[in-house]
Parts: sequence; C-alpha cells; structure tokens
Amino acid sequence: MDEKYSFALRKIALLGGINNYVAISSRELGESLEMSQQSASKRILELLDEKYLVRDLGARKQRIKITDAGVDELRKEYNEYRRIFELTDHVTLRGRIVTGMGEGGYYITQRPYMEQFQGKLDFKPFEGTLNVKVAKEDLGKLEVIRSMPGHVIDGFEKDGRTFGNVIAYKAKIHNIDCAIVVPERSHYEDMLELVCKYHLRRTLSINDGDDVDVVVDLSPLSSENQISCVP
Amino acid sequence: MDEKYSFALRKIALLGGINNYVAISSRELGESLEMSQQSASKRILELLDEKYLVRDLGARKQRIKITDAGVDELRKEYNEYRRIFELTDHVTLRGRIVTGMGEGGYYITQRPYMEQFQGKLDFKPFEGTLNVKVAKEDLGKLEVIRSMPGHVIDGFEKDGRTFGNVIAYKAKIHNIDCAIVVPERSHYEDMLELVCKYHLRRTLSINDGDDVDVVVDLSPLSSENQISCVP
DNA sequence: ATTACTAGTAGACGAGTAA
DNA sequence: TTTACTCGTCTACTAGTAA
Repeated sequence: MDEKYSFALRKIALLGGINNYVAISSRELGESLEMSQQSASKRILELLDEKYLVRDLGARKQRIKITDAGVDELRKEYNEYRRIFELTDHVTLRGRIVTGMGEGGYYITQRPYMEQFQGKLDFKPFEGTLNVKVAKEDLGKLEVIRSMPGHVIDGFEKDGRTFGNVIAYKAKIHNIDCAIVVPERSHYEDMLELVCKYHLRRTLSINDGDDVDVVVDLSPLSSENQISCVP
Repeated sequence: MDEKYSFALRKIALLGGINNYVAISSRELGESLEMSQQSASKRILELLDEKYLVRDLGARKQRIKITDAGVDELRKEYNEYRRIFELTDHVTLRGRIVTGMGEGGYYITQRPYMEQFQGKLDFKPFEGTLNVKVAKEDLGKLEVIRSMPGHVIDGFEKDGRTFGNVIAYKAKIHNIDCAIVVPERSHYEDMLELVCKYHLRRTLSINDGDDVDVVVDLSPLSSENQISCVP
C-alpha cells in the first residue's frame, strides 16, 4: 500500500473506522492529518477509489468506514511492527493434532510439491503430513509468520485441477527438523500441514487430540546484510 | 514523525537496524522502498539530520543503525496499531503494591494537583496515593495507555521546584473508581500512582507485596464522532 | 562499486470558489 | 455549513554526473 494511504487509513482506524461508520468532515480529517481540507477530501476520494473505504455521503456530514481490504492493509503493517518489536528468530505455535479433512495430505503429497521440498528444505519428506490445528491465541503469530518470506513451493496443474503455490517454513517439533506448509493465498487459516522425513505420528507417538508445540524458524533465508556487534 | 520517514525507518528496522548496524547501499534501500538510489540517499541524509539514524560511512558500503530516538518513533506507531487491533475500551494492568520512595505521594498530593483532580475526575481524592509496580509483562500495555490522551493535570512551580504535567486515566481497582497518574514526560516507568476518594489500603485491606489488577478505562474522553451499528 | 550533488520535471498541495 | 472542482505554486522526485 502506498504510504500516504497508510497514514490516513490508520488515523481513521484510530477513530473507530474499522467497526463503525465514522462521521468526520474532510476539514476535521485534514486537521488530524495536518493537511488542508482540500487535500483530505482528495485523500478520501483516493481511498474510496482504492476500495479501502466506503462512504455514506449524507447531507450534513459524510460517514466513512474501512473495508475488509483496508483492514487487511493495516494488518500487514501491524504485522511488520510485530516482527520488529515482538519476534526474535523463532516463534512457538501451540496446536493440536487433528486428522485433516482428507484434503490436506492429498494436496501436499503430490509429486511436484514433494520434489521441491527435497530441493528447498534439507530433507526428503515422508509421504504424508501431520495436520495441526493452531490454538486460537497463536493465530496472530501465524499471521506474522505468513507475512515473512519462507520457501515458496511452486504450484502446478494436474488433471485440470489447480494446485496453488504453497510456502514452507523450517520448523522443529519436539526437536525434530520438519517444516510447516501453508497455502500462499487464503489467510486466516488455522490449519498447518507438517512435513518431515519421518512418520511423525509413529516417531513421536502422538495421536489426534494431543497438544504439540511447533517451533518455527524465522532467521533470514539468504545470508542478510546484518552485521552483529559493531558499535 | 513525518510519514515519509516512518516508512523508511520501518524498513531499516525490519532489516535488523534496531539492534545492529546494517550494511545497505542507497541503491538497495531505494529498491526496497520503491524509489531511486538518489532519493534513498537523500532520505538517509534526512534521517541522519533528524537524529533517527547513525551511520558509519565506510569505503565500500555504508552501515546504518537506528538511534533510540528512532526506535521511540517506531514504537509510537506500533502502539497505534496495538490500539487498533488489540485494545478494546479497557485494559487490565497487573501489578504489586509497594511503598513509594517517599517521593511519589509527596508529589501527587500537592494542592495544585489535588484541586485539578477534583475538577477533571469525578471525585475528591484522598490525601495520599497507592503505589503500584506494574508487572513486567504488562509494561507494553502501560505504554499504549500512555500514548492515549487522558486527563492532563497541569504542572506548577513551588519553592523554586518544578512539578511537571501529569496525566490521569480513570480506572477501577477491585471495582472501586480511582485514577492512575503518570508523569507526562519520562517513559519506560513501571510505577503507577493511584488516587482515589478512599484510603485504598484500608478500604481494600491490602498491603505491600499484594498483587492487584487495575482496570484502566480507555473510552474516548470527549464524546467522539463514532456512530455505532450503521451498516 | 559506492555516495550525493545539480538541474529539470512531474505531481502533490492549498487557495479560491462553486454547488 | 458541507464536498470537491480548477489552477497556480512549490516541493519531492529522478536523471545525469562528479567524486
């Protein structure tokens, strides 16, 4: 999102524009953004055009509300700040073992996916996945993880069916190397697919309903430009 | 902070610029900010001028690090997002009763402060305060509270000594109306002064070392422009 | 390679004003 | 009072280039 939009949208969110229509004149918005009435009016038109706002233009005062798309953009920025201030190099997700809807394992164990796992992760995955339903209080963490790069596994087509891109993040479960896999699209998902070189249910003696901790590695993929401890 | 600075500073923070010097050329920064090398170079000079960055301009590549002032600015924005996505109309702070360093009660019970409390809060405070040391895990919440308006109680001078502005936020302790008072300046403080119309130690039968929950009210001070439930 | 100057230009901004 | 148009100004950007 363009930074000039982000600033205005954030102010509107602080006035309650996520949950409610907010009655605010372009004059007032201009004041709180330290710009003229004319510019604030233009900014609102731009935000409407970008579909980040909806408006109810009454006779006296306009009432504006942030759209879901707008909230998404704000949430992206929020997640960036969380990465800055909350996260270190790894995140622990609490979750519960479940049996997928039959779909999950079918998807991920497709050959084209599996071959890429072997290349991009450092192990040949076992032909099957472990489904973990992430605890509600850790869904925010999952969102932050999803906003980070990860290993993109390219999608493909087969029998007229589309298999989308998925993203893999290296992780550990009970100190065993594995990776969590999430679809690139469709957020607000609470289900993880875990791939591992071992049959995890057998190796760890775990079953449906068991609670597990998955430690996801967030250290940068490529060697980055950070230099440590130079004063 | 000017929004154009915020955007660049955030990107640098994501590269690790808070804890370490980051080696990044103006070309690279320009790419990640979607602007030219020249503009990125200028932006860095501006951030240096604003004292949000320090630089170590080596022969090959510059190395930059965010100053404490810069981190403060980023934290302000982080707190805004927390208000948007985390907080509702009240926050619960966990803390422990302590005896202040003798100073706290002396400050707050000064007449000019006390008279303003009576006007801006809805009760005449008891001549004494309760000191609460906020639990470490709730210091973030306190920071968010401090970034919100609150009731400003003007400072004054007396006997050549300066008593600074303080901010009061309405709160409840064990369902009794009270207010927390914090100095306007000097952040990263973990001590609260509680003022109340009652003698809280006696009324609640609490003593040093007792854990308490203080529920701080965050609903807007003035009647705001929010309109609820208009689709 | 770098960083960062100068010059020219596109676009953001606010004043005036209409509806 | 509103919102939002046109238009002139001025800022913020990029291209070219020096060090």
